[in-house]
Order: sequence, then structure tokens, then C-alpha cells
Amino acid sequence: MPTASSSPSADTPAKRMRRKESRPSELLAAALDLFVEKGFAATRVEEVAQRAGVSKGTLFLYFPSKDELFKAVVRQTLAGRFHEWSDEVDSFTGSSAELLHYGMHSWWERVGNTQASGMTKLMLSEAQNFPEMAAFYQAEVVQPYHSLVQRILQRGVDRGEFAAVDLELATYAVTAPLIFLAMWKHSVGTHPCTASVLDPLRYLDAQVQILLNGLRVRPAPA
Amino acid sequence: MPTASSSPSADTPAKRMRRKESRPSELLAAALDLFVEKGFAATRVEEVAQRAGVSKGTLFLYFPSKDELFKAVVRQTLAGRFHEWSDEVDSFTGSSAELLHYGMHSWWERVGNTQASGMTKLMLSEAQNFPEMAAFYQAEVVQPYHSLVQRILQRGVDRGEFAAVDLELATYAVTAPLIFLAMWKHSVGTHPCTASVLDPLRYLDAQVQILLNGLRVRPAPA
Amino acid sequence: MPTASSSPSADTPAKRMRRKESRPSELLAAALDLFVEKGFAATRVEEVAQRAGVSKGTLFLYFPSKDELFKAVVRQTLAGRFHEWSDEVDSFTGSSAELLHYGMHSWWERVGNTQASGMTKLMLSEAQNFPEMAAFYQAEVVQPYHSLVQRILQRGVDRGEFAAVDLELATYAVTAPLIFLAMWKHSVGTHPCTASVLDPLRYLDAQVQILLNGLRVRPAPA
Amino acid sequence: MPTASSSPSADTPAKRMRRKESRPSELLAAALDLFVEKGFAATRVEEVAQRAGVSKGTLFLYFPSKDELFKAVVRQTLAGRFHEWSDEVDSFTGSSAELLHYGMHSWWERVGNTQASGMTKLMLSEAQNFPEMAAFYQAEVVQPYHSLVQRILQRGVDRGEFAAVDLELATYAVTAPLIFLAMWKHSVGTHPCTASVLDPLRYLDAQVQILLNGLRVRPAPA
DNA sequence: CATGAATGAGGCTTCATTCAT
DNA sequence: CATGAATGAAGCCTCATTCAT
Repeated sequence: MPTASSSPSADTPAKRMRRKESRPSELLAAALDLFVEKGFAATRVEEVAQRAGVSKGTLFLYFPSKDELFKAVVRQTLAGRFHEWSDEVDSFTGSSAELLHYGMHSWWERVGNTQASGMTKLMLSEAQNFPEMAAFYQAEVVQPYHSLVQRILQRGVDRGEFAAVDLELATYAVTAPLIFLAMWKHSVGTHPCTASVLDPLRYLDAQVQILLNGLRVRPAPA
Repeated sequence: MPTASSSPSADTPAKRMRRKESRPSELLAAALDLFVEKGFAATRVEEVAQRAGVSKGTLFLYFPSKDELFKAVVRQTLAGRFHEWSDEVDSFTGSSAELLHYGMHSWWERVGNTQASGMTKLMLSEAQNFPEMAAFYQAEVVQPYHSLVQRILQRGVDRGEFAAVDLELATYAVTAPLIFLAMWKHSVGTHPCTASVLDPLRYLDAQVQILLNGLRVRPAPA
Repeated sequence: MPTASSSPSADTPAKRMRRKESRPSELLAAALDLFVEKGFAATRVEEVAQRAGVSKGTLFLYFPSKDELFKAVVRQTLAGRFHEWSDEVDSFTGSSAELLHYGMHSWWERVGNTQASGMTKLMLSEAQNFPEMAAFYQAEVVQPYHSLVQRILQRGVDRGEFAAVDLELATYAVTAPLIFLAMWKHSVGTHPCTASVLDPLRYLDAQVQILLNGLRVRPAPA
Repeated sequence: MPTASSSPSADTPAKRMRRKESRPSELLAAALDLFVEKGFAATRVEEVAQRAGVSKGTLFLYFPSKDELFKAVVRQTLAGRFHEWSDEVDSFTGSSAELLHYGMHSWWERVGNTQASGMTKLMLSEAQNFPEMAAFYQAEVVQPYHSLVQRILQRGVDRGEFAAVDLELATYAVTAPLIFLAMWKHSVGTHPCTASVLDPLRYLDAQVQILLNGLRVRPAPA
């Protein structure tokens, strides 16, 4: 340890360099928080930069505009998680009722109860102003999600566990409570006075039960 | 009365028409459209005025600020319709299953399938930025709605038609598809490519069925 | 009194007609009050109209613009009073010291302690923005005033009552306390906390005494 | 160090010069000029910015609003100079008559004959519209000034140089010519035709003489 | 690369002025 | 003549974006 060259002395660019790689993701995380919290228009880029610990100008080194920052947030938050979930469905060994229950609770744990669900709200709210983004969201998020749910339902039908209902409608039936929870969490759910009224987990359990009743679930044939 | 030639018919290009009586509602209608379409922040007051056929300054003769215009839209669109609906519930003579079906389809006809549902989306999206407005919405819209649904469900329970489920959760179960439809209609539903995928009426029917199954509806005791 | 034709029945234009003549002066009075109270820019024409009991449009029937209204106020308030005062000086029979005392107290009673002094303040404040008006004020008010004061002083000198001072400077010495009182009355003097600190009449008395001392007043030679 | 060629000399037309340090004072100077010249309401912030050589937005980096800019001008121009003046009074060794003469001429050199006297005019003119500002001005400018003048007069009385007059009134007698000069300089005094009529220094000399006569000045007792 | 001072288009709001009734 | 609803230019202020350092 001859010289303490690694210590961040006054002008050492070490600190900057060290974090250069992570700057975009830090900015995206800050932007996600603020967009979800305040909406797109009400969020100022300077706030995003501050929360990410950089200056306003730096943000524009990584994202050419506020619009592009928004698109990047959507892409990062929602892309590339369906592959993993699809594998889980494929390798699931329990009953389809259990799979449906597992899937919906998984969604809550991994999406609904995280900032990611804020993006759902954000897309639904601001999609109109970003047609390009809406198309992207439709193709990269809505469609994969839809397929995934349909595969779960089809599995139940194929195995004789679910009645042969209209899969399209049933998919929406699954989706509605998730949308509802996402919206609830990020709107009225943020007010303390109303926050304790709805227990999301109990609500999800009840929804699964209703859905299964609606699907006239039967035990897997022996 | 062959031709009402003296009436200032619709297409009259006359400027400076004096119609103080109808201005507020025209402005509110224009504002509703644009707020729903583009969100609060992205809507410019000049656009609202233009769509209402007046100049920017005229808007401020009737609403002291953009915020107040927004509040007025909320009031006009959502408040004060629950009294009528409450009466309908009181005087309903059919089964509670029919009442639930009727209520949800009524909502679709009178709210969901109109611009009014856009305000639901808007409130959920922008409420954070208007704490005062959020409180108003909670008190004047959410609470009355909640009470109304609970009364329907309680009626079924009291008459032995519905199982004695958790009314709070059941209310959310009723609400979720409505929220879903409202969000769907005003986001992805506006794109032609996706518009035909979901038939709201069939979806509602299916939801009612699922709910009734979930509530283990039984025929009214003979 | 055969028929009560003079009673102001519903649509009788009598009331309007009766006051048509006085409209301009009512508007000028209202404008004077408000201009003095709030300044030119901060006074809205609608306020002036309201205080005069007419509508905004009516004001523009009598004055083509807010600027012209201001000019009219200046003209009306300050024109044609010097002739009367000049006569008073001519016919004054007492000593010149008494004349100076009388003149300054007269000014307070007729100008300083009325809204007219507000115009002094107003001209001093806003003259820059109305070069034309400033010239008018200079010619129609300042010059006549100046002449009047100089005649009083000259009278004292001619009669051996005042020392033969620089009349120009002496005129300003007379003027300063009047300007001071006018400004004081319409600025800090309006606040209750400071209003009672200065008694204008005592202040004027003291000023006259100082002036007379300064002019080394001597009794008129026997 | 023959030539400082690298320094950004005065005439550099470069835009986006970064001079955070000097911006506030440049803006304050520009604002002072314009406020004095045109009044508060008639001065547009963009004018102030232009005169300071910056853009509209830059002004708002340093002052959060036009009102605050005005307050800052008042603070910088008038407050915080009384301490220095108070010291001068304490350490003055001449007669009280000389002190009075010195004080009034000092005022002319340091305030009356500078833009600072424009703020006096401005406060008197616009104070009504800024109650908060008026209170600040009263506390930070009027009161200290008043105390200072009274101390000068009291010194003369204590030393037997001045008659024991009403100090309150005497203070106003001292103040009136200063107010008069300030108003005169910034209203009619700006017009060339009238500018040469009054020589402020001679006027002040005459006023001092009148005051001293009025105070029945006597030589300091031997 | 990073900074943050500077920019200026654009939004909300006011209000003098117009004009159909 | 009188009204007051309507207009639109103009002002204050914000903030996404740029760029000299």
C-alpha cells in the first residue's frame, strides 16, 4: 500500500468513472419514480436529474429528450420479463387452479406491488400522447401478457379442469382485477385514509376464487 | 313553421355571438373531451376555447382558472347522478342477480360508454396533483358509488339470494371490471386495431356471470 | 300633479336621460379617486365604470381610451382655478406675511386636503409615460402656480416686508412643503399607524414661520 | 503581463456568457433604471433583462418574480446605508449648523443626485400596491432616516445652537426639500426645458439658510 | 464527460377595447 | 344611448433544451 492512489482525492475522476456505466439506469429509476408519482407532464427533468444525483445537462447526454426518457422508462420497466414467466408456466406441475392462483399472486409480488405497476398506470394515462409508445407497449407488453394468460387458461381447458369458456373474455376477467389493483395502488391507495381499506392479497384470493367458480373448476380427473 | 330561418342555426359563422346561457356547458363539454383525450396538463386552455367556438379570453369569463375548469368538469360529469341511481335500486322489483346485471349494464350505458368514464380515468391519473380535487372525488363520487354497490349486494344477502360474502371485497370485485372497461376504453380501446377485440357488453355479461357464480347465487326461496 | 308621469316606471328612460349630462363628470370623479388610490396602471377601467354606476362600454362612449380618460382627469382637476386665486392675491389687503400664510393654508384646504392633491402625486409619478400630458401640466398648472407664488413674494419685497431674496429659490422653498404634504398624504399618510404623526396644519404653520424667518420679514414701514 | 488579451472584454458580443457573480447586480441596476424611468407596472421584465444583456428567462434564475425584483432593488438601493451615515454624525466635530448643511448636501450627492432618489419617488408612488413593501420601507428606510435627522437636530439643541423647537416638525421641515428635490429631479426635472431652472445645490443652500434662520441658530456659546 | 448558466418558445391569465343586441 | 359578452394582444412565468466552460 505504497500510495493511497485509490482514495478519491480532490479532482480524481474516479468517482465519476466508477458510476458512468450505471448512470442510465439510475436516471431511469429516478424517472420511473417521479413519472409514477407525479405524471409525465408534472415531472421536471431537473428533478429526475437531481434524484439521480447528476446535473440537468447530464441527463441529456444519455437521453435526447424528455419524451425519449419516458419511452426508455417504459422499455426498461416492462421488457424481457415474459420469457422468464413463460418458462415458469411451462414447468409448472400443479393444477391449473393453482397455476392461476400462483400467476396472479406472482404478478402482485413482482409487478403490482412494485413501481412497475406504476408504469401500467402511466401507460394507460399517457399512451394517447405517445402513439409510437402505445404501439410498442401493445406489442411488447400487452400481447405477451395476453398470450401468457391464455396459455394458462388453455392449459386448464385442455386438462379438463376449466370449462371451455370464451378464452378472450376469460383473459379480460383475469386482467381486470390486476388493472384495478394497479390503478388503486397508485391513486386512491396512496392516501393513508383509504390505504388500509383494501388488502390486495385478500382481494386477489377472492378474485381467484370468483374466477375459479366462474370457470366451474373441477378437480383434475384422476 | 317550414323553415326556422331566423334562428341562428348551427353553421352561422357569426363572431361575437352572445350566448351567455350556453357557454358554460359548451366549454365544459369541450374541456371534458380534451381532458379525456390528452390529459389535464397536455390540454391547453386555448384548445378548449377553440373547440367550444370561443376565444381564449372568453373561457376565463366563466372559469377563473384552468384548475377550476377541471373541477367544474368533474362536478358536472360525475357528481349528482347517484341520487337517481339510488332510487332505481330502491324501486327495483326483480331478483338481486337481475339487479346486479342491470346495474352494471346501466353503468356501461350511462357512464362507461360515454365521456364520463374518461373522467374516471382522468381522476385516477391526475388525482395526485390535485389533493383538493382528490378529496372531493372521494367524497362525492367514490363513497356514493361504494354505498350503492354495497346496498345491491346486501339486498341479495338479505333476501337469501347471495352467499354472505365479505361485502367490502365483493364491492371491489364488482368495481374492478368497470374500472377495467373505463381504462380500456380510453387507452388501448381507442386504437382501431384493438378496438374490436373486446366487446364490452359480452365482457360485462361474462363478468356478471362470474360474479354470480362467485356469489353462489341461488334462486330466491319459494 | 295629474299623472305620476315622472315616476321612474320600468322602462322609462327618464333616469338615464336625467343623468346623461353628468355622466362624464361622474366618470371623471370615479377615475380621480381610483387613479389616486391605486395608480394609473393598477386601476381597471371596469372599476372606474362600476364606481360611476355605469357599464364598461359606456365609459368608452365618453372617453376613447384609458389614456384619454387620464388626461381628462388631469385637465378637469387642475384647470381654471388659478384665475380665482390670482384675484384673491390682487384684492388681499393684509400684510404679505399674512398673505403667504393665507395662501399656503388655502392651498391645503382647497387642494392639499382634497383629492386634487392626489393629482399632484399622480402627475409626478406618471408624467414620464405621458409626455404630452406633462407639457400640458407644466403649462397649465406649474407655470400659473409659479407665477402666483412669485407675485406674492414680489409683493412682500415691493412693500419692504421681505428681504430681496432670489425669488426663484424662494418659490421653491414655498413649494417644497406643499409637495411634501401632498406626497405624504397620499403615501405613508394613508396608513393609520403613521397618519397621526404629522398634523398638516401645524406643519404648515411651522413652515410659514420658517419661511418668514428666512425671508427676514420686517413689519411694513409705517 | 503586457496585454490581458484573454479577459472577456466589455464589448464581447458572445452570447451565453457565464457570469453568475455579476448577474444580480447588473439586473438590479437595469431594474432600478427602468423602474425609476417608467414606474413598476409599466416596466416589463423583458426590458429589464434586455437592458442587463440577458434573456427573459435568466432574470428569473436570480429573482423569483417581478415583485421580488422590485423588493431587491429597494433593499439594495436604500437600506443599509444609514449605519455609515450615523457614524458620520457621531464623529462630526463642527457646529450643528455645519452638520445640518453637510448632511443635506451629502444626501444630495449620495442619494438625491443618483438613481437612488428615483426609488424614493417610486416608493411614494407605488407603495399603496405593495403593503408588505411599504412596511419594509417604513421600517428600513423611513425610520432610520427620521432618527438620523432628529439626532442632528437634538445635537444642536443640546449644544445650545438651535432653539428648542418641536423636533418632529423640524424633521419634516428638513425632509420636505429633500422630497421635493427627489420628486423634481425625477419628474419635471427630466425635461430639458425645465431642467436648468432649478439649481439643486443653490436650492439646498437656501433651504439650509431658511432652516437655520427658522431654528434661530446662535453661535455656540463661547 | 459533466456541469449549470443561459435561452426562448409556449402556457396561463389579465384587461383595454369592440360591437351586436 | 347603454350594455356586457367577446376578443386578442400582451404580460408574467416555466421549463425543456443548449452549450461554453
